[in-house]
Amino acid sequence: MKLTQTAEYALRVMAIIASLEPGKPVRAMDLTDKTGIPPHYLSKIMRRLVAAGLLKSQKGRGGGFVLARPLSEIFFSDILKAVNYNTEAAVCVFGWEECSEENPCPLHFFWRDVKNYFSQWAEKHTLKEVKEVLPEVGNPQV
Amino acid sequence: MKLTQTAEYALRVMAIIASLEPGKPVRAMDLTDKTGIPPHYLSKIMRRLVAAGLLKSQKGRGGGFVLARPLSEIFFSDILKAVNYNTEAAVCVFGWEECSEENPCPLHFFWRDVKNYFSQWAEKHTLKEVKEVLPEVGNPQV
DNA sequence: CCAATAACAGACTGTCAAGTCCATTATTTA
DNA sequence: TAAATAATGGACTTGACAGTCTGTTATTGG
Repeated sequence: MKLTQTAEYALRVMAIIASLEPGKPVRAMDLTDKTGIPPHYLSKIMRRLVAAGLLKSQKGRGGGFVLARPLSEIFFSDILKAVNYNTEAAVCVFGWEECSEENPCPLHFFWRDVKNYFSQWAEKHTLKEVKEVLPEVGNPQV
Repeated sequence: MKLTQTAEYALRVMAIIASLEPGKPVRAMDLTDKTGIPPHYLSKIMRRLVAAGLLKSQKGRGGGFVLARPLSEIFFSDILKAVNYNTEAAVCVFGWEECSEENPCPLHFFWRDVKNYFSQWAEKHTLKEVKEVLPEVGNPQV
């Protein structure tokens, strides 16, 4: 069970931003330190998150990234979609064009369950919840 | 939500074998036709499934592959492990070495749920169930 | 015993995600 | 308005997975 590296990075960085003082711009450089994501690659991911409307960016001194909307309105699925990670439950393990409840591939009913769980998971949780859990979190190791 | 291509292929091919007459060897060539997996690549995957003890192989005329043990004893997790797909719920989204209930990363409790669901799913279902569902399945399209 | 069959083995190539790098643009402050 | 700061943009490189190819080994039937 794994995400793509990029999807994982996107979740990481958004979770970190959620934990910071709201409204205060964070620099990409600082996010690199906190997440361990390679700086230039992080930069690319940030652009995608901005393009997806999840973050706003501000150039120049004192600039950085801030959330574009309230924590409660940013779902994991939004973040995954921003980096093109498919949260939809559409793809067939057998590669069938038309795989459905009526015309299921041999693994349809099994795979459907996992896919559904995943997409519902992504569409249920928001960054607000992540922030709420945070005070209980210990110090991240370097 | 996706598997690696190789993991997907492995599930496919085992599901197909489960649906065939038990004990009668299937040739890789026929499996290629039924699954759409590129022949030479399928050959590699078959070797891994044999090496993992899920299949037995027989060379020469009349040879092919047969299941090495009863359908009810082949779990999805066995198949995924055979092609090195991690079904364990150990990996941390934040890349922390020590991420646990006691020292959780910001996404630990969220990610844990999906990971657990997935590994439990893989450890719960067997090829026997796949075969039982099969009669209800319509004709696979070419 | 020879020819056909079918799995085994692994080197090689292609492709795409991941990661690097460098130049450009926008903003702020001194 | 110059210098410093920070995001933007995209070309380029790397590496791992996917896929191809060519041969070898084992088994069976005639």
